[in-house]
Amino acid sequence: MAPQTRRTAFPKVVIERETESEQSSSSSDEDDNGEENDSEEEMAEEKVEEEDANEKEEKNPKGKAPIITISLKKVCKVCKKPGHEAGFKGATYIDCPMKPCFLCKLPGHTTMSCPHRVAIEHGVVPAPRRSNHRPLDYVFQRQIVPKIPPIKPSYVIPNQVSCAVIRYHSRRVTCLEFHPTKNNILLSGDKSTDLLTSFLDLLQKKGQVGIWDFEKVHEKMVYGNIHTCIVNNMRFNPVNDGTIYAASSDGTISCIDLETGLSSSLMNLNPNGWQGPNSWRMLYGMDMNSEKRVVLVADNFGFLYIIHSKAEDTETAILLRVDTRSNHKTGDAIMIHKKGSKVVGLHCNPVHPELLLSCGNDHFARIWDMRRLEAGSSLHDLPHKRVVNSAYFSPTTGCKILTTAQDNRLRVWDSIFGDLESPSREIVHSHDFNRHLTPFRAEWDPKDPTESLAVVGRYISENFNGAALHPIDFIDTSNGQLVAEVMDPNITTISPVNKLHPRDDVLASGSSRSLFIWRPSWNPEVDEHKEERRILICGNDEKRRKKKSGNDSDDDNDDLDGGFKSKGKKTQSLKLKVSASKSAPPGRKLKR
DNA sequence: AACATATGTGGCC
DNA sequence: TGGCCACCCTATGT
Repeated sequence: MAPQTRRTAFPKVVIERETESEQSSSSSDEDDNGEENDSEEEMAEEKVEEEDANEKEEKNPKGKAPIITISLKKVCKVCKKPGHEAGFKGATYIDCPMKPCFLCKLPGHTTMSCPHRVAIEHGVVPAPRRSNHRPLDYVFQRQIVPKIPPIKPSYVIPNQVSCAVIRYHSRRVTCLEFHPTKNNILLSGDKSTDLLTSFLDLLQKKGQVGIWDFEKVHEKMVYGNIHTCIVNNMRFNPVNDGTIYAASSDGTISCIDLETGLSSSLMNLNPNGWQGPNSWRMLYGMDMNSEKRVVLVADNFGFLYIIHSKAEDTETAILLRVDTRSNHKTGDAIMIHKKGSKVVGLHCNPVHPELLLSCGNDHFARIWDMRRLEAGSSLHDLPHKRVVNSAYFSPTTGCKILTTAQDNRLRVWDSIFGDLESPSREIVHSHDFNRHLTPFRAEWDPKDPTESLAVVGRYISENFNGAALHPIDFIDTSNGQLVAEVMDPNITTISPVNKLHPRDDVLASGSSRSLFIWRPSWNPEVDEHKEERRILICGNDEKRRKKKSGNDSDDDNDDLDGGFKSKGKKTQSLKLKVSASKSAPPGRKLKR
């Protein structure tokens, strides 16, 4: 296209096109030089980019027409270079070819052509075959391996949204926890704000705790005044399941009565309030060790705190209460990760109460002996290439370890009594860090007797019948196979937080502000009680919906349920995708 | 529909 | 150590 000219009263407009050679008119774009623009020309659409008109106008002497250059060159929004574009083409995301693969982080290819791309058996780096004959390996092979069922049962995948609370939390969900005895109760924590830039923030922003009976969708409660900051972790009190402990970035552990919402502070690491970001302590990883009657919690400076129970506490009272005299003392803290680095996860071994697993931003997961907890005394250090988001012992035997790291790899160690030099497997999986998302954490299925199945949300989307959906992946950690990827066309958001029910075939997932409960689609219980499947929209949207349609029935459930299903047939046809070979057909339910 | 914006943090120098 | 900055698949509100 030739440059278009107007009368002198108007700026001169120059339109730059991809096909044109270097333009003389553009004086300011250093970044727009035509080095690479001859590489790919097949793109159909072109981006329009406007130059800074004001600048041009100022430069031009009065009377002469200013020049506005409109560049129609394709510019990649990722690398800012012309010649190609990254971004969504329909529901498929096109990687920037100048960057390493978004999935496996290796250069030379893009996500679309990545050999690890959620293909069966891809992504797995098997452990090198070892020929050591250490006694523990021998014991492991003789005593533990024979107890593992040789034939893997079919997994039951909760793959259909059974009910949901939409816009339940005011900000993104950070953690989920099922009630230890009441099957229908789900707890959720959220963030209101992470960064404290002033004390005012501290006063205004709240971390919330939600309690939801997902069999009775309306029975829900959000307590908003417990924490002044993001709730990072929650655990039920092992001797009184009417109370929970929550660790927060406000530096406190609260003990919350679920009935009343009243809370008391177990520990406060910021007793003097906001003194600036360098001294503000935040609590992330937390776990209970009921055998030793302690709460373990770790902060953003690499330190572990152990809160002992008082001997005189009875079982009916709050079991674990910090001694106020020892409270606030950093002398009680044990440095378990690199000084100044965040400890993001703690997990007590379910079988061996003396074993503790920690993970943090120093790229390590570490195994500790509770009887000898001091800086540098870890039993094992498990190195990772990047930050470790989570590390969990396997739920039944406590023998395996599963970690999620920010290098887009899940790592599995098959036996903590075996060789821990290198992970038994590395599974490439998309769960990148993003500042707007709660970090992804792969979690074991507590019901899998083989301790193989894990659930983890996926970052990169899948083009599923034209919709870009972010599935929740079920991965067989024994071989890296993708057992199932579940998604719903109505859920277009990423679900970084997922929890499998300890007893039922139920998956809870948290995506931004909403919670979803998934059940197996073929489960007769669900199918027989279809009327119980409910989607509840909370907050503003509920009001907005009511405003919109004046003839709404009083029954919120019907209305909202209908609203969710309004995409009708699409929902049916898109319902979800489960790898056919592995999904459990009716009647082949795994016996547990 | 097109935007503005919130505001974390790992990595690197 | 501190400071700077990129950050690619956000989500929401206006």
